[in-house]
Amino acid sequence: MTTRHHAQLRIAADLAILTVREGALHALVITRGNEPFAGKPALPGGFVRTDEDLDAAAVRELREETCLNGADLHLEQFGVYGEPHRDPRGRVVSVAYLAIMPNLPWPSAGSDASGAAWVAVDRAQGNLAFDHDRILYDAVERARQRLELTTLATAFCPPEFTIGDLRSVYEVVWGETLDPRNFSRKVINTEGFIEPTGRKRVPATGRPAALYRAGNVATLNPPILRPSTDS
Amino acid sequence: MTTRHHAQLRIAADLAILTVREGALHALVITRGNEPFAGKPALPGGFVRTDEDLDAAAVRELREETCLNGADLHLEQFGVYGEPHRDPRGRVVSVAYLAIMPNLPWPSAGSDASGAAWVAVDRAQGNLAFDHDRILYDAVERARQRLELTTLATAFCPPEFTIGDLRSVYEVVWGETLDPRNFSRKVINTEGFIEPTGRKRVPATGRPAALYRAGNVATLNPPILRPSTDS
DNA sequence: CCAAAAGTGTTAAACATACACCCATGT
DNA sequence: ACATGGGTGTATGTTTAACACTTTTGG
Repeated sequence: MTTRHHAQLRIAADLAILTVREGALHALVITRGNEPFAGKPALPGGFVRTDEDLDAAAVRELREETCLNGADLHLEQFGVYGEPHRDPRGRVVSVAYLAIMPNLPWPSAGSDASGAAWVAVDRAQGNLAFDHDRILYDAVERARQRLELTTLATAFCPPEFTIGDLRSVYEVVWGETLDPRNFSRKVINTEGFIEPTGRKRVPATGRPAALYRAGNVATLNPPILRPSTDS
Repeated sequence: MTTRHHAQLRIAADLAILTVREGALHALVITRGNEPFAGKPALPGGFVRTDEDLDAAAVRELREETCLNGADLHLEQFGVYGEPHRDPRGRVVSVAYLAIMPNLPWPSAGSDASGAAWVAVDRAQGNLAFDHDRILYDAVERARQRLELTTLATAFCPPEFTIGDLRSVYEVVWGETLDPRNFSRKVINTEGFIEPTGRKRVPATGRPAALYRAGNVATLNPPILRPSTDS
């Protein structure tokens, strides 16, 4: 018989850390070292400490998992998951955070001792521990919507990026192709979205593209609406 | 000396129940009967029970406060509030829900034994217990955004309503006036938003208006964008 | 020169806005 | 008749979408 404690309640912060690499949306996935679900993939996260703010816990987890200071990254709470039996250890209520990163050359794919790896969202779905499939799905939906209404796309990009880079973020996250020429104009004419740096980047082949940095507004007005998905 | 338990953690579900009445956005506010904040106004809510789902707790609280079956109302989780010292009793993490109701003739304004009353959001703000001012603010912002992207406005209306009723919801929640003629057309041409019932309602004065019921789609495509708030 | 990606010009269709005007009812 | 809110028509300007075409680089 296992000793069943009296319904201990704990709060966790779980992270859906997304990035775009190799033309696909990837999530940072860890391999669990402990029971339950030892050996299974899961979203990074951990318990919120006594006297620790929820957001602070998310920042801490992000730093522990990515060795990056979460302060300059996009980090956004997007849901709570509290179904009574979602965690076999007892009652655990998870606060879910969406984090967006540019495509940094880390962690090295697959063979990392830390057990964290970028996995294409399509491939990650269906195998995750707990209810993390659901959490990841909701995170991606939230990101898709945020691209329409906010300047979130710039969070996927390095400090300097081309309009082509930015368009690629939209295309990969939405799974739609966009007209490069019209996209250019729309973005340039949306005040505060991006600012020119004056520099250019020469691609392997083709005309050099102007480089931009993220602008100073967070919400897009007007929004960048995705091509209507008339089902 | 009060006996201070070791950092007991509890989960609460708090409700921002909104409706439109008398041309203003109102929230259901209770007067607290117990410490802390006894006598102060607050949003309705309560602790989530052991083995109770978060959404179920919200539905239960809604029923307890309004005597209405929450099943047919719009009820949507919109945030978590977990700052360590937001509740003087100890660590309480609140899951916040947005509920939308039509303008029912209840509770009777002010003089209700239950201690629950509709209060104009403008008047409620600034007095609420805990961090409920913040929660209510976020709820209203969420509702404003939902009007743009979803058919939430119909949840403010009775089962049958006129386009004027619907427009009034937009005007009150957004705090903007809309052109009645253009609004009509936009709503009618948005497939799935509203369906004609064939009936009409005769107002005190003026031409009878066609009655509609809520349609079968939840997300508006294209969205109904609010007049640009070019600051 | 050619391939490739960036970016400009142009046009037609769709949409938004403003508002003149008519409609249907109670008083 | 007239006040009042419901609703249609229509002109005007803006935004979108599609795509021909030019620009700038490396091979």
